[in-house]
Amino acid sequence: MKRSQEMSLRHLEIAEYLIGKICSGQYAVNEKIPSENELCRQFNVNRNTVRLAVGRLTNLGWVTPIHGKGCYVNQIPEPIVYVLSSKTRFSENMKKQGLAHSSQLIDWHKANATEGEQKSLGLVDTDLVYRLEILRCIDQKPVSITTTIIPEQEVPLFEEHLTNFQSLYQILIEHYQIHPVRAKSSFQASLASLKDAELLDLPENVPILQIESMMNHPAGTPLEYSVARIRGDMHKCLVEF
Amino acid sequence: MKRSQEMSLRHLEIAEYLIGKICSGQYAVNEKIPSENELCRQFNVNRNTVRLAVGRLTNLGWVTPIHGKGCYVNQIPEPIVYVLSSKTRFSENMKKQGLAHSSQLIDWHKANATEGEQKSLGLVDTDLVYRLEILRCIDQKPVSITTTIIPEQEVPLFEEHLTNFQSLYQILIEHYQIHPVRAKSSFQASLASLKDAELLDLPENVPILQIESMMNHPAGTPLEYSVARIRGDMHKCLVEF
DNA sequence: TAGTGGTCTAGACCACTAC
DNA sequence: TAGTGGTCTAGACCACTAT
Repeated sequence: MKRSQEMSLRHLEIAEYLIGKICSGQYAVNEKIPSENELCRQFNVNRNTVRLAVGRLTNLGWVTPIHGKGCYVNQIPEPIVYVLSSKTRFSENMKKQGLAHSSQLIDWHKANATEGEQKSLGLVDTDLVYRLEILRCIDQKPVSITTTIIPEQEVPLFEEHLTNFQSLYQILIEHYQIHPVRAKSSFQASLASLKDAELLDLPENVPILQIESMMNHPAGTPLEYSVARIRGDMHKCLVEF
Repeated sequence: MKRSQEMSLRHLEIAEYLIGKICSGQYAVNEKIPSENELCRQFNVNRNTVRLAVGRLTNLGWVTPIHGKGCYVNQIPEPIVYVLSSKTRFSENMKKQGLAHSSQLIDWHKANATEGEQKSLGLVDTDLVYRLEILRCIDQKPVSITTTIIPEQEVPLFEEHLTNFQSLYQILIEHYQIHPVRAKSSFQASLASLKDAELLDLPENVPILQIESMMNHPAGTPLEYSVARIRGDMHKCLVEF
């Protein structure tokens, strides 16, 4: 309707050209593509048009512009595979793949459960929950942010274990003898919120894979609800049936 | 690092303001937000800046601009839930939710299997595969594109059943007595390719949920490999463990 | 015809990096 | 200091919709 095939927009043309150069290796990984001004001269277009083209490459994950330096070609390796099953956790996945990982508690508080949280976790009006924001890194680079909701009654005096936080599941297992089991997960694609983009050090408009999960006690009663956001183009969630 | 909290960019400010107005209902669903020129006057900024702000809302799924008319506020209903299990298919999911749906075969051909396809499907060099591109609609609106690869040996004379295409699985069941079973699926978030964006009638930079699936025979031998792309912010894939 | 969104040019000023 | 990317202004021309 709007964009029929022969209608070639200038900035999309330039983007395709640049992607071709990267695919063919003419712009090598970890090297710079030509500067915006250089591209303006090459294509005889305005810098705004070049910026639209480069912006598309950025959103698609091909390049990362660095202020004052230039625009670098990304690795685009095979995406990191994250296997989801009833038992798997972030740490175990990373360990299996031999990737150095760490978790960081960036925020937490205790508060009344919202209506949705009450419903998901089988709580009543007066129940309190802990809400944790956890940033996970691979090779020192931030890859995911997870918001975790867990009822106070499951983890009394939880705050005592949050100093020197290393791993949520380590705390659950060591101090509460709780072994969570994944009950269900749902997947959505979205764009990073401003806050998430900042924490994950991502440009705007990079696609995010959002994974909402319910974790239960082995017996089946609800235990924990979480929403994880990971950079979508460099990771892959695998489910086996 | 780059975007600390107090640093408020003009276009992000305007975007936040507009989102607030939509959330609070001051800009009603299916109504227009003020025109770009009007917003220029309101915020005393250039039209390019306004367009950045509106572009963000568009990518986030809040609004859809229509050339010559205006920029309309979207429904943002609860996302359509698509339950993935070993047996579920698109049609059954939609039927369960009482949604009118249809499938359309937009392209197909028979060709040699690529190396990857050989590996996934257990084929050898000389084997042929059918490749289908299927567009699925809900309420006449395109929601997903699926590329399906199926070996010729599984479906001899497949082309005879592709005229008056209605449903892939109907053909498999009725003409070949094949009942596919989902073996595994992986999820990634990405941006729509230009072609997909056109087919799905989406603006650039809208996030896409990409689902790669292996379907097997009930006995466990590989049968079909597919990659589905659906608009990510209005759908949700649910997996139960 | 007037108003809307879509694309692009021209050019300013800034902050960051490298030398 | 020179070059780079980041943000924004100013304004042009176009295609589409409504009347």
